[in-house]
Amino acid sequence: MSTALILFRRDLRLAGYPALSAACAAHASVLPVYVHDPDADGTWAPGAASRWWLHHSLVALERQLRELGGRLHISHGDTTAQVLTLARSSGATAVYWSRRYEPATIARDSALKAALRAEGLAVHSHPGNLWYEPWALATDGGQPYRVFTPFWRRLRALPPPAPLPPARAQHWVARDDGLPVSVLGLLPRICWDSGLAATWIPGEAGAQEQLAIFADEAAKDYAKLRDLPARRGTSRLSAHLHFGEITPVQILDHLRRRAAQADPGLFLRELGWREFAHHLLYHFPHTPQANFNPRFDAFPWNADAPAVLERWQRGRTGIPLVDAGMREMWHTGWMHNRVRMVVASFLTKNLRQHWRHGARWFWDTLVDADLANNTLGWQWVAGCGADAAPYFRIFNPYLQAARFDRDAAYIKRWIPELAALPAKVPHEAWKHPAALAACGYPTPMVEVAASRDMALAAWRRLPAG
DNA sequence: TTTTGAGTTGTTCGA
DNA sequence: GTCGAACAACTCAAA
Repeated sequence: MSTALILFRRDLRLAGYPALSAACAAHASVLPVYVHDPDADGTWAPGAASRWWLHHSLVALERQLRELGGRLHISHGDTTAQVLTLARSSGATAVYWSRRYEPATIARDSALKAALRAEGLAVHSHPGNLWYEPWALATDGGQPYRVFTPFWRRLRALPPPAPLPPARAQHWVARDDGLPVSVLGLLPRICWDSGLAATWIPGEAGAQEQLAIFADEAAKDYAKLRDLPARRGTSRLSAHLHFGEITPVQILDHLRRRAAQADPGLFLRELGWREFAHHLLYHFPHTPQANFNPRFDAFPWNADAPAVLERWQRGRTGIPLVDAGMREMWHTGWMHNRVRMVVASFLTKNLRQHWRHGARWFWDTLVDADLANNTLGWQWVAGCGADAAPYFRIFNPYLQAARFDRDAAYIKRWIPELAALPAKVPHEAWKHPAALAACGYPTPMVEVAASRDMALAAWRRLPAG
């Protein structure tokens, strides 16, 4: 009766988990393991919001396994040392996991694989939470795609992988020498997480529920509603996807089986962007730090200005849509995608602060912080990324608000001091400094039109690529 | 090898 | 008020 370890990393689910299914098929006994090893993530250890989510997702997974008669074995420390110890003491002959694609994790996993094999253990790494492995898609020239549209055409032409049912082990090994989740110290010491708790249900069940809600309600009006930050028009699945509580393959399958609805193509495209981001990170592992387009290495960013950055971070810029977004993120760990583009454009173009400052703040405050998505998104807005927006596409935060938050419902939800004003005032904040000051709201920290022109001028000074 | 068509999400200006 | 053009060239992907 052979025993296998199954590692849970960003695969906090039981259904549609190829490595788990393989372990259960090949071994009579399966020991589910979570090793908490934030050092392995290098400079990209999870931020506070992400840790909050992780805590609750682990609790949810623990409960699921307990209901099946198993137990999630939790330990803390160096992954290789922990897994080796556990494999020896449980008599396991094999270790299973699913792949991750961040540079630091790839390095850690190859070391782990070598160490385990040196001990005579069989190691099986399986595809992770993507449609296709990053090396499975290439241009005709054999190069990774750098432009989204051809990438997307190719991806859609491939048959989607079939989803797997929930795995059932013949016997779940239930050891009693693991740590309780609470010992990992993932929850904040001071209680700032009530907004998160009121907004999210981490875990596989929460993910499935969110998907069902989206497929039933929002998906058919997705094209119309997805741009309106005051509405629940987007899937809100990003954090569930990041932690592997649900996978693109499962979402695809669910939407296909509800095909009576409007064409989900526009939403699937968003999953395509997630896929593109992960493939790019795999092929260009330097991009979390460095410009994808080296021409931008010479871009004249403004000098780092902590006070300026802090006003942006705290939602005190005086530009209502920007502040609403930053406060939504601070409060709920999430921000509507259109508003993400607006606040990012404002930081990198109007304030001309380096995109890395924004990427780092998002990393620390988003529950869905994901190295691939975060890197692509920030470089795309900043203009230096793969298939990026042309630099001259600079979002005007007032115009965006008037267009997508016409009645200012979103702005007023997150900036309650403006709730009594007519929508025209926040949408033309530069015209109403006195009315805004009377509400205790700051005057715009920059003039949008002038700072836009300065950003364009800075960009024109860049030497040709 | 060379050529050709195309490229997430915007804004502003002038007719 | 509405509409189309300009904003820049460049690089990518595929024929």
